[in-house]
Amino acid sequence: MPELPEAETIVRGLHPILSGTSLGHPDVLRADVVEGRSGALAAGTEGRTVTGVERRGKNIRMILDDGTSVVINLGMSGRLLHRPADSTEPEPSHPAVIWPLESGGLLVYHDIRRFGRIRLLDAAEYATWSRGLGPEPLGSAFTLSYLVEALGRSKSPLRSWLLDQRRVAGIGNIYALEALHLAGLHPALPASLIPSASVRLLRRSIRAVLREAIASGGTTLRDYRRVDGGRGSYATHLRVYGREGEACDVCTAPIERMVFGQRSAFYCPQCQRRPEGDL
DNA sequence: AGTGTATCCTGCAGGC
DNA sequence: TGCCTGCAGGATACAC
Repeated sequence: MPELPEAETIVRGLHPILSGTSLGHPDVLRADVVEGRSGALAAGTEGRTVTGVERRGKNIRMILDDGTSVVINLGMSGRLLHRPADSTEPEPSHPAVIWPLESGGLLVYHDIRRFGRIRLLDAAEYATWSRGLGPEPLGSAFTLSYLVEALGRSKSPLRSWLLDQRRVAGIGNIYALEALHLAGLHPALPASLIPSASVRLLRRSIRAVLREAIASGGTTLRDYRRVDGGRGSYATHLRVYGREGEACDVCTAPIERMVFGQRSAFYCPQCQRRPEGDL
């Protein structure tokens, strides 16, 4: 998806548009993106005022004036688009849910592949759901001691470890691989075998990569768009992701690709030493 | 606990 | 041009 920086960019774009405005009756064109009955989403959001827009991991949360939350996970191809009343842009090709806004504009949840999910949660349900996610990597709970402890009791490859939302929330395949390159760690290295001196570097690398990507408005490869339809520009800064065969910016060795955990992993064989036994 | 596999879907790029 | 294969920012459920 859309990972943390993309969700953050969307939240920042949405906040000024939605805060304090009320939602109209949503048109649910693709019920399969709604968890539960789409009628419940319609009944629960129509006429409600949005009091806040936040991010949790890679999820976008609209908080409504009755304390409920609309939580949106964009899956692989989800977009949250704002169409102003006077928009002359072409109609979105794959709208899934459309909320009319007080302003006369529209909030469109758009999703080509429909792997995304929209759920309506009351305050207690939201709290339970949020507790199931790990700490925010840019937040204060993502401490060195948390990482040391959590990595230490896992044999998962580092890349898989970073993708697990229960361990840390918001990292996906792009930023996991980018952070591992920056930290000089092989994606397949078992988490508990990370040199203790590298944990601090990994933490710093994760935070640096996420902050850089947010500053660029995220990474648009195909589907991700900002609220206004614009692209994120971080693709031009990627160190390894999608760059198989290209020269590493650090050492000029050709970047390699391997597959594990069902997904491509890109890495520099020179900057990111293989786990031992695999040579 | 961890891995491999399959599934949900559509679009696009590349090979022939 | 057309067909076919493989691939994609995610999440989950299953068997082993």
